[in-house]
Amino acid sequence: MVMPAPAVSGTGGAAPGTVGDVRRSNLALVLGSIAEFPPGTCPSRAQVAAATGLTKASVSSLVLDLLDAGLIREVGLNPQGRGRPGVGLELNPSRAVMGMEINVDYISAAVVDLTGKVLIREVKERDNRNSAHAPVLAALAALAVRVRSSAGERGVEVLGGGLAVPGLVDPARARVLTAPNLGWVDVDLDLDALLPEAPLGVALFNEANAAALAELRDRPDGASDFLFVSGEVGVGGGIVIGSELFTGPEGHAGEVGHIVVDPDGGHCSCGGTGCLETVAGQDAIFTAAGLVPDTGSRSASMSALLQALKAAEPGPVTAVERAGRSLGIALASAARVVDIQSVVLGGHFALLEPWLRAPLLESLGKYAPGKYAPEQVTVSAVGEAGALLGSAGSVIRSLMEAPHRLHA
Amino acid sequence: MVMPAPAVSGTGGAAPGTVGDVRRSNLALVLGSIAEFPPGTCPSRAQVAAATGLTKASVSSLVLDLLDAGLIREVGLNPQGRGRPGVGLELNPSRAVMGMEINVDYISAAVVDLTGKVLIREVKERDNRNSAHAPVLAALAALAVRVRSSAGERGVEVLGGGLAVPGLVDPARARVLTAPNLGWVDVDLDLDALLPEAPLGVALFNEANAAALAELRDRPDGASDFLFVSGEVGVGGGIVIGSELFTGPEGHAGEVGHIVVDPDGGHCSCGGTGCLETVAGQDAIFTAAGLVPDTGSRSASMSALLQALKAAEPGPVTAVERAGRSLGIALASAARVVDIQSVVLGGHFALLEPWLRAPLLESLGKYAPGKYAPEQVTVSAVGEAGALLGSAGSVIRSLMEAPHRLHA
DNA sequence: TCATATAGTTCAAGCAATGAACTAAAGCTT
DNA sequence: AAGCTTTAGTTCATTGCTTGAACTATATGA
Repeated sequence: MVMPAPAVSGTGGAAPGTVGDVRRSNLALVLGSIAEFPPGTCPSRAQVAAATGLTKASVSSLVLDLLDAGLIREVGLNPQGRGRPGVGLELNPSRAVMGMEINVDYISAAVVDLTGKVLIREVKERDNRNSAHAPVLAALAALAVRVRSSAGERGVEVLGGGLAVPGLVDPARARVLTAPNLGWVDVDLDLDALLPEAPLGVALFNEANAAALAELRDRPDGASDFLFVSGEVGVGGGIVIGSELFTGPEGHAGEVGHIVVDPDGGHCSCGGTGCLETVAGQDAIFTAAGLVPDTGSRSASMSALLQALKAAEPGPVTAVERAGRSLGIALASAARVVDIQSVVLGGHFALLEPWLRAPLLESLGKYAPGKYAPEQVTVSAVGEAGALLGSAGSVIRSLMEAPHRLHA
Repeated sequence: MVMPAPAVSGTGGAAPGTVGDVRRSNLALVLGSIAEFPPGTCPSRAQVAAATGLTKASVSSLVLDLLDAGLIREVGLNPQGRGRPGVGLELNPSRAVMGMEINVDYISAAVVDLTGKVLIREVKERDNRNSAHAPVLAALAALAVRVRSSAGERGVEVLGGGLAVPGLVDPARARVLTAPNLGWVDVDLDLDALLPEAPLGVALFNEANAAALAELRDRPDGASDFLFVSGEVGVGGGIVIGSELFTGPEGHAGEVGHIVVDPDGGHCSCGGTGCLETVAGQDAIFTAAGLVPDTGSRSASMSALLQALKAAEPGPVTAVERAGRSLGIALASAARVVDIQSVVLGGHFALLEPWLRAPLLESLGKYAPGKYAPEQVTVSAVGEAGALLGSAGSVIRSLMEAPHRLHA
């Protein structure tokens, strides 16, 4: 028997529902409906009413609130054929959100409008390895100020932002628990200092999770359930289920890099044994391939590896094949635990896919037959900027889901 | 930055919210509040108002609906000290739900009132191994009729039911996808025939998932996030996060039995290789222990094993230790994927816990250090009847969350 | 007996969605 | 060009919900 999902549901025992909640819910419904029309369509109020199931009267009133909040704007006319033309509605192009990222080799910031279009993007190289967090954040704040003001010059207001960090985070407390490659442990961040006065503040994300969310937005196949595997220095992951990031009770789900792939394997930086990361992390692949990992320039090491692979050098090829098989084992186990049937390869796994794919599929077939169809093992659609854009996208999405937070 | 959870939220783009949704939400809030008062307390309307944050006026009106629906009843007076005594409210003890289970060796049914108290429970031994499903269901239907009418004689009305089955299910389509030990593949069930005319119908559950839900209800530590591992002929599991069963996109999450624990291991009935089940399933342990698995009476085999363990016979001891270590590997991987930090051992794992515990903890420490504290590895609080009671409990819970389904 | 305190109900008010009636603005017909 | 048809959007009375204040009911304590 199927339980019908109520259109409006309580939080599960906490606060009483009021009629105001209905309005908030419908505000999000209308805004989401406008956003989901094909780009450039600019639906009329009547079309929104038809799409949402609300009456024209309700939509008119809700649209008024959204206009007041500056989230949408009216744009030209929209002839329907016979009758009176509708007034087009679209997301306000002068409202935006800032994505930010701190990574090992760089910091970056981007301004993304509500439709997801990247208006500005700046990357600043910076060696953050084992750097204290204060100067890194100061540099990022400076970058944010610059980017924000150049958005302001174009008439674009930044409403809020998201910051992606390569490590375990506690988003609720704005705290980085561990970021091994930055050398950070239990670092509290003053996020709001990055975007002073921004009405939505700044949210904190794990890098792989943010990248998974970016992937969700850009997927050509429109997949809403997948496991994103991010191959960086470490191996991270993000689980998307029902178009939502699945974070687990403490917010650290999807740590694919530390699934056990070889009980007799080597030690891992996490303290564990035989983790995927010890076989498929960048440094592990470099050393197994017989390359000296150039910690100063990882991208140089990576291009050396790719060249060696193209030259079919046996050492690198078998190293990558081994990584592929191990990745298959990890994904097989993950599939069983969270019941996911689709994988997106990101980071260096995307670059290595041509050599990785065959052993990976073979391994998946051996350890989890029938779980993943081969066409469900795909390469990331977003590039390096995944974490950057994903953190912005996530902030946009949470705004779309609760537009009343903007004064309305 | 923390996103405040709205008290009433939309479904995510589907139906518009109406004022009626607010009432439905608050109806559930009031009912839940009454249920969560300590047993025997019988709160007054005023106490419910205080607990929920609703006004006395609203609570009065909502309580009236719940009384009409027969979900609660007024009971005696409730002196508060000084002023006018309140009228006690409690869950209606004459409304109940039926839990049902089909397993390898038996079928069973139980009537459970809305507080979770078991009123009637009947187990009927029956060898369902490789039996066609029709006669099994006919026998269960007969059992259900008997139990239901004997509840009726006590004035108890059965509102709906849940059926737990040892296999992969598709609850939405009332379909058993595979139940290896029953020999069922893609079996469609006519669930409503089990409880004709019951207003809530009959829901379908996976056995381990249902047991996990029973565990949730009975946990002495009140844990709301844990992984329940059910050791039966197969090894199943149920993941509880935030007091909700986590089912994954297709409803089959928590298949802990098929996590890879030994890439070089043997074949599994699932088609995979080196699954936990091939080391820690009942038959695997029996054979590794040097005991002949008596497929006719698994409980006999189990008591033989327990005796051998008590006698410290080396074969059985090492077999169980090996199972414990493998279980540790699987749980380490699962912890990384879903970020869970607490494990409940059920089924034969509960019986074997004294011998299993040390190698399990050692293995967890080796493969996922810091993830599980030793006191977070506990033994199931519900016994064999977990799946039976869990399926009933889940139906009760879904009723509590949507009481408007009952005519109100 | 009366004051006080608490429980529960009644009722006017506010807010949200609704549906019907109405106004606005186009294309099409003759 | 005038009028008909069609569609967009607004206005307004109605309904349903929660709320808060006023009110009634019923206990304890002085």
